[in-house]
Amino acid sequence: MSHRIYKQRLYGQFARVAQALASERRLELIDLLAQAPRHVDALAAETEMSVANVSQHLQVLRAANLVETEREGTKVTYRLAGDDVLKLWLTLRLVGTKRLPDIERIVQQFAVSGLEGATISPEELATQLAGGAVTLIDVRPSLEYHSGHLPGALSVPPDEMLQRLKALRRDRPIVAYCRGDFCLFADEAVALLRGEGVEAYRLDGGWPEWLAAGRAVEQAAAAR
Amino acid sequence: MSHRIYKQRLYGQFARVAQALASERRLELIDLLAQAPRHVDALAAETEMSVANVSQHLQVLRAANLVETEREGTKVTYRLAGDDVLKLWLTLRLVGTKRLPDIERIVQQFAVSGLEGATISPEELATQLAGGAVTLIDVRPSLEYHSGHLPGALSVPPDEMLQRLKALRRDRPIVAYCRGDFCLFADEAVALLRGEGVEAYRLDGGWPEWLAAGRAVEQAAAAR
DNA sequence: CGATTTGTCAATAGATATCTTGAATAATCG
DNA sequence: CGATTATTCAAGATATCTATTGACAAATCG
Repeated sequence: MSHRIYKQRLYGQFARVAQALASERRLELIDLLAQAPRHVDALAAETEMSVANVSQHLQVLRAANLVETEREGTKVTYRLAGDDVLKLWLTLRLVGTKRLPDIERIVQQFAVSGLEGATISPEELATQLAGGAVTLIDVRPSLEYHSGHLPGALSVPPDEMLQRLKALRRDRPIVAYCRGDFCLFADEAVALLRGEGVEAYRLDGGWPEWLAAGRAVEQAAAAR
Repeated sequence: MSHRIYKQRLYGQFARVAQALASERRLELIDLLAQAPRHVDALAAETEMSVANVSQHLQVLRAANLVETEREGTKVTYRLAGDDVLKLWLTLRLVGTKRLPDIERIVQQFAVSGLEGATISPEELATQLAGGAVTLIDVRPSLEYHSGHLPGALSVPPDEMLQRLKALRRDRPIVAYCRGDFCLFADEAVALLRGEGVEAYRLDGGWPEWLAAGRAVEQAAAAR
């Protein structure tokens, strides 16, 4: 029956995409690439994997056309192939969060405490930004900030967080954001600021969620 | 470094979801369950797999909480765990369609020809339905129709398509829908009707897409 | 050009995943 | 209660996936 063959082939193709995602390591790579394009060695350093291993995982992702490459001299930059890939990753995360109770448990275990109610929604932030009544800080490594950030955000990289936070004006609320729902950088910044009596909030979500929602950004000119 | 452990555990959990999807066979099961809940033996019959094999794949999906079960006497009904799972499957399909050229090729190869421009968008159909000016037919197996269908749709199961199409009133346009973007049933119905000079269209998408968009439906009372 | 940096490739061992087979269980029915 | 139906479980052969290692290739730089 030709219907069977048709379906088999189709599902086989869709399975290729799912298989590319079906690895802890590759999901970590995707999550990093969702923040900014990177070189292979940077990915290896961040994930504490060997360069060869990272390269192989990237080949798998590339075989499914989920990432793209570009050579610059001896270096190769990898980036997500498109918004659709980002959305797939966010959707996968959403399903995991909803379906796997272990995830909530892990988050609880590592969460920064005392931040209940200290979040602000993207909608709210967007209106606040329009009014210019808040200081917005991007608490991600500066490579990611320079690749793209929310409009008007100041860079406060995690490794210099203490000094940079001191230099901020504190006469108006500060909103921090980072890599997204499961990233702790913004929580840490908000906890530090609140500890010093500053009115501080963390953005619900982070850069990838903001980007996927199609909101305005300041972005470095991307190749392609 | 505790950040590493945190991330490792999180990505490990998300990978569980992706791994559950990473099989041609399981995707076919999910696609069937997206149409209607079913018993194990029905899934085995439709997919031409052994019951034992289907059961094992379903265990994998259940371990990731992507499907739920309910026992009714000697039979066990499997259903998708929620809308989020349906959306994940649709998003995965979207990425595949966009990223893997093979998919387009397969579709071309099996497509019913001569249907260019014979589609109608969900928005358009919704307004047409409000006006009551079209006949809407559900070209899926009757089990799926009875589990849930678009408001006002008539059932035209594929195995009785010829007779049932004859019995339709032909003084107004007929819109057919089926299992979704990659399903051919609606195309076949539209081709047959057009061949007889009837004004017929296929809905862009199908039952799962309509459902995921949150549009109105007529649905059998679901357990849970 | 030879040395260096960066990334890929190939081979391998170990771990997982898949499908088949046949047995085991759970609920029903006569 | 024994027989039947529907599903799950367990074992095993085969295939696939993963991480490591060391070799190779591509571009740059002195």
